[in-house]
Amino acid sequence: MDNTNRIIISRRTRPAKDALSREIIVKTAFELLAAEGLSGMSMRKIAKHLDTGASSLYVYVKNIQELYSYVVDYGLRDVILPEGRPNSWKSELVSLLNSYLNVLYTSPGVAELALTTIPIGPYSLAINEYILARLQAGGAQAKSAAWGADMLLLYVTSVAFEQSSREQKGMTLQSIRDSYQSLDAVKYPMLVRLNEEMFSGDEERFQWGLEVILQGILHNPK
Amino acid sequence: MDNTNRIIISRRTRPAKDALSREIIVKTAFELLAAEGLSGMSMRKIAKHLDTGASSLYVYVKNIQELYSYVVDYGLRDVILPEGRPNSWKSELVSLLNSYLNVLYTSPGVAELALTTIPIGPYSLAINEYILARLQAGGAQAKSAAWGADMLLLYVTSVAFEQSSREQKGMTLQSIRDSYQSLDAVKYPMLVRLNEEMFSGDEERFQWGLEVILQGILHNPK
DNA sequence: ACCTGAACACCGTTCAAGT
DNA sequence: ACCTGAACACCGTTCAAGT
Repeated sequence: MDNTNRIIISRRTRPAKDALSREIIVKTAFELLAAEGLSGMSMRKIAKHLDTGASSLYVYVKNIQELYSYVVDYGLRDVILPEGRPNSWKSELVSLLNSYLNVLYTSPGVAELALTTIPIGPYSLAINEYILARLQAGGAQAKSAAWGADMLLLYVTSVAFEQSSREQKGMTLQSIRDSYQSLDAVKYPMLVRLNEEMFSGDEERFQWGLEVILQGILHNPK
Repeated sequence: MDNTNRIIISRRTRPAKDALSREIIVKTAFELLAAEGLSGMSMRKIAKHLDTGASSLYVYVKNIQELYSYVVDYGLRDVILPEGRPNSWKSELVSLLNSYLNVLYTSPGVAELALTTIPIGPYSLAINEYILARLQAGGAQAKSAAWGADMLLLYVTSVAFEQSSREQKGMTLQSIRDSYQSLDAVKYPMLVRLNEEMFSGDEERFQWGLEVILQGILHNPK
């Protein structure tokens, strides 16, 4: 179709509204994410909630990836950083990581974004900084602290993400467990025998995982 | 628009082709995934490669989520399971996990799917089974083995995923590092001081991570 | 500077019709 | 049983036009 010289007339049906802001966009996006998951947080849906069109958002945000990174950070604003006394580094670190997990659990979807987005916002940075300081207080050397902080965050985030992606797809733990239970015991003896253990724990399992990584960090100086 | 009683006439322009198969669909999907990443693997693009329409695929696959789970498993077919001698459980386990990482590195995108898909295909099961058996050979009790296998897989998968999602978004390690380097040293002293360590290693770092988890598992019996 | 509506190039999935 | 094309209900992003 050749419409090089078609005549375009005004398509406006209402006057322009008050200016938006990045803040209000991020807040709206986060609320949609928390309420409806990642698919509820599209540019078009955010815009609709703000009573505007999707194209209006591009003044405040380069693209949806950039918006994601703002939203993750906004989602981490409630993570609690304990006071920071040097002699209780471990309990404080564990308590921070529990708070982080809690925040991700209460707004699943943030976990997914946290996993796919490089954290450069202020809240993410503060959490990272805090972990590094606690590990150093616990005696970890530079490399162990740096690599260990990464491992701890990766662990917590992926635990939260696994859970959220499971419930998002409507898979119950029981249904997955059932499919493992019905496996051929000759081909997969361990999977059948350890079926119960593989799906046990939760709270307890997460604490154990933290312990595993922390012990491992301190026993493997770098 | 009310088109309850519109007349539909034939829309066919060519005769039906030979039957597809789930195998050929999964193979084609995997090739697109390996070559172009997750966004290259849409139902429509797979169909186009098979010279048909997207709707034809739904005879062999319930929805795209189900296809994902087949594709992940297909992508894991080249992971090498070492022989399995009881006295070298650790080196064999490490070697399997390296092979797993390698496979994910050579077809990024599989890592993303592996993280978001419950693994129930034969290759995934065989890998899981193998890890459980090696951990047990190394002296881990039932719960430690079950939870530890999960941790190891989660670790390797998320390491691969982080890398693939980074390069997919065109972020170089250097650019991320630069943004950390320019942080306020008063607010984030550790992040600035440990800048080098946080982005160092790779191969070495991954091996260290495996060691951390393995040590942690054996030191935290459950 | 920023809001607006249309347009472009995509998605996954369903369904009546045809073989 | 399974292929086909159209349709539905979505996407992210760009752009000319308007204020």
